[in-house]
Amino acid sequence: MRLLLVEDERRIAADIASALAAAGYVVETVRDGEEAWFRGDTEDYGAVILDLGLPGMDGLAVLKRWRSNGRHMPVLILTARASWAERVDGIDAGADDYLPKPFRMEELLARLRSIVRRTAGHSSSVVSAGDIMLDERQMKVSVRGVPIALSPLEYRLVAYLLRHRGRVLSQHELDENVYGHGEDHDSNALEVLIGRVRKKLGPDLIETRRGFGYLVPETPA
Amino acid sequence: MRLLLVEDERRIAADIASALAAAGYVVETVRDGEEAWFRGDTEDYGAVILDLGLPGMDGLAVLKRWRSNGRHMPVLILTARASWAERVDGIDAGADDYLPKPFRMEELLARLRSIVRRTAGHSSSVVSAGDIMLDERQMKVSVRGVPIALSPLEYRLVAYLLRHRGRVLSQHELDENVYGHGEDHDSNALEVLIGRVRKKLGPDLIETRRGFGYLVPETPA
DNA sequence: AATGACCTGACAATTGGCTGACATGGATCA
DNA sequence: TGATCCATGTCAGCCAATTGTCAGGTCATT
Repeated sequence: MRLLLVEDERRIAADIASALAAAGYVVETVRDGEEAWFRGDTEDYGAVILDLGLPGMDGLAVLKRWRSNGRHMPVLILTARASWAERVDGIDAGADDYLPKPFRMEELLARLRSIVRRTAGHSSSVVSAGDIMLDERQMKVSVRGVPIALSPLEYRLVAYLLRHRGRVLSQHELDENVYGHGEDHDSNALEVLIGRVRKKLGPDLIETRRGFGYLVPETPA
Repeated sequence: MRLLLVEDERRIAADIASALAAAGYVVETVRDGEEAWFRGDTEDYGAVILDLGLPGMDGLAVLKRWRSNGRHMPVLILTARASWAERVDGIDAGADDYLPKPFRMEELLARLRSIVRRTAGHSSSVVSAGDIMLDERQMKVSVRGVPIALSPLEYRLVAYLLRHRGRVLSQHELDENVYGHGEDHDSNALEVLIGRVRKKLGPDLIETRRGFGYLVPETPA
């Protein structure tokens, strides 16, 4: 699972990141509010760990802005300022949980598991484009009602494409979100993957924008 | 909304109860673990506020027993003992949130709102999927009316799967909820368990989603 | 027509999951 | 105490699905 860690103190960030990595998460770290907001708004993370004491935009403001933009990923707030008023603010701003510093890494992991577990399957769950329907809860894809079996990678690709339909997605962006890493550009794995998906779901779902990337057109209601 | 408040100190209990009442909840108060367990097991509450330091049965034990009996109401744990290890235990025992004493009433209310909001839309004691019926009160499973004996672990697995049918459940999530802990990932115990359950309940109940986990499909009414 | 971007089919290495057999350890009972 | 049973974990081998790679192809743009 891919996580966004928002923490400005390098040492703390590094500690947390390595613990999370050891627990099997893919972690991206950012250090200021602006950047955090942008990432959280444009990328898909399984959860966000958000420090409140940030340079740039304040953590709570970032969170509120995500929520009002319809971004519902689970958010765990982290802060040294442990006043009760702030905890209330955090929870009412849409945080899923709240962890005062200092804390044990075990507790961070437990709470993270907990919020991820809780929010699994709260996402709006069914997306469609053209003849294709994607049910994110069941991880099922169907074409005109006929269910189609997809491999894990194929599914991740389709899910990402459909969630961001109506936008041109660069190969780099897809690489990053389908595989966990940036790109190895001496491989055409992604192109092959696209091909496989087209073979299963039909050639019309994914349009190629030569030189730019791929596009799943928005279906007019 | 009807709440169960489990707290042995009369003054604290009275304070909380009146604050909750003022906020519009209907509150029932009990003072010891045994009684708490019995009430929580037989009555339906919108949420439970559970103190851990109890005479009679320990709060955590009460919670675990509820959960293993399939009682899913949201539970907010309350305790003076604020060690991190205990918080982890509480969350892993199935608590929805955790509030260390002392706290402000506002924070209690905020957290309560939060867990109630999150768990909206759960509960009922008989679940079915396909030919399988699970009665959580009696901890009984039957296939087309024929009761099937399951071992404790098998039961926990089936109960968790059925409660969350219609969603793909990762091996990690199952590990966490069937065994009490995160995983020893060099063991295929879960796979073996799945196999055993399939042998008893038939091969069609649990679908494998290679690379993602398992799914008990929702039965269309 | 040249260029570079993209597509495709084949192939092999790897992985993930299933199964049967066995080991362990606790409970029960004579 | 010892015999036995049951629940559960471990292990090794098996099989099939998955996926990266590569070697050409095709296509749009200049």
